Amino acid sequence: MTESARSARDAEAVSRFVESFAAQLVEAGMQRMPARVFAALLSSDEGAMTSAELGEQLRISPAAVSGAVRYLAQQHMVSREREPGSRRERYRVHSNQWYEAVTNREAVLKRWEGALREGVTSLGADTPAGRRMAETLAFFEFVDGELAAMMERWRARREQLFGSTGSE
Amino acid sequence: MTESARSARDAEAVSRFVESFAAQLVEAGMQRMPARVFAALLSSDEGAMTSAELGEQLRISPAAVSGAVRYLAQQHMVSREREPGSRRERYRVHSNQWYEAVTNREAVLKRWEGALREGVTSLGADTPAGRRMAETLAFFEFVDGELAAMMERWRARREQLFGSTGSE
DNA sequence: CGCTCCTTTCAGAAATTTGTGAAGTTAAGG
DNA sequence: CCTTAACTTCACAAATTTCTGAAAGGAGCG
Repeated sequence: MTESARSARDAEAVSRFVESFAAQLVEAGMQRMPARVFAALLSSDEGAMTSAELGEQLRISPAAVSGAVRYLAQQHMVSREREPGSRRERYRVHSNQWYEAVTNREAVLKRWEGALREGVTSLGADTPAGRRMAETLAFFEFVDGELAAMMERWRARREQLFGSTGSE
Repeated sequence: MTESARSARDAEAVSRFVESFAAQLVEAGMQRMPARVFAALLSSDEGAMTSAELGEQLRISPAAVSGAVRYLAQQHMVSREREPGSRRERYRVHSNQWYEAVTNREAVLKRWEGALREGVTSLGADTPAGRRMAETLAFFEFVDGELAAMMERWRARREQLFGSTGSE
């Protein structure tokens, strides 16, 4: 193994990981470009890349990067940084922040709950269908509360495992 | 309100619920037809419908019903029943079983964990990127265990709220 | 101010996904 | 066995989504 092969990141190994992890995310329902961009950021040593770097690694246009990053930022999975004294932007995964975002399906759950509540009243709370929906609703309300508690426990465990870096 | 309007299920109210709940599921990443079929089953008094009933309510072809049901069955969100002495099939939501299936992302999590594990070794456990992935991996392993415990607590709570029907 | 570098927006081409009709398959019931 | 009722598969048309190149926008720097 040559000096450069030891010190440089093996671009091909990185790319293999990026594409295979992205494929898993896609299979779980994520759009392709956001998934690839996210995987690339996750596997970068900095945890951050510029638009140009992303475009080069993934072989996609600046427009595609822009769209993917907008989506990821809306989901709070990455944040945007401005390099001081430059119009270049960097996109960053905050290593703990991102799965907090993934886990925080609060908005989704609330909408489901809303639809179910309407279903219960419009079909009648005393009908079999109404009762089934009421039970489903109770389940989601339960999950709501449990998720928050679970993330609290994770933070404690994380500190125990890796030591706290607070905001990293 | 006429007699028939009081006793018959209000087809339009049912349809409104079905389409709005399905829309939420679609927004969360589910395919359209499976989402609509699932919502229709959920809002039926029996908790079960035949292929023909589904086709009529949703205005879709038998082929579309077939595809949607196959998907839902694979996900263990519905089960198929054979009406004795008939070649007609009924598709049923087991009201507690289905969200156990939704919550059971074990297969998905395991695949994510596999990809991450490979990433850690191929990028090097001693690199910043490797450490980030190792932490993410630890998070998913943690979630794995938590979900099982959460569902256990739900079963207890469910019984407390609704009384046990065992297998319904 | 104006130049230049970077990002975003937009219209359209290309690829993918979706749902249908029609043919094919299976099994109940005479 | 043969008929017939039901579900499934398949090829294709339509609709939708995705990604790009090109043009527009905006922020730093001289």
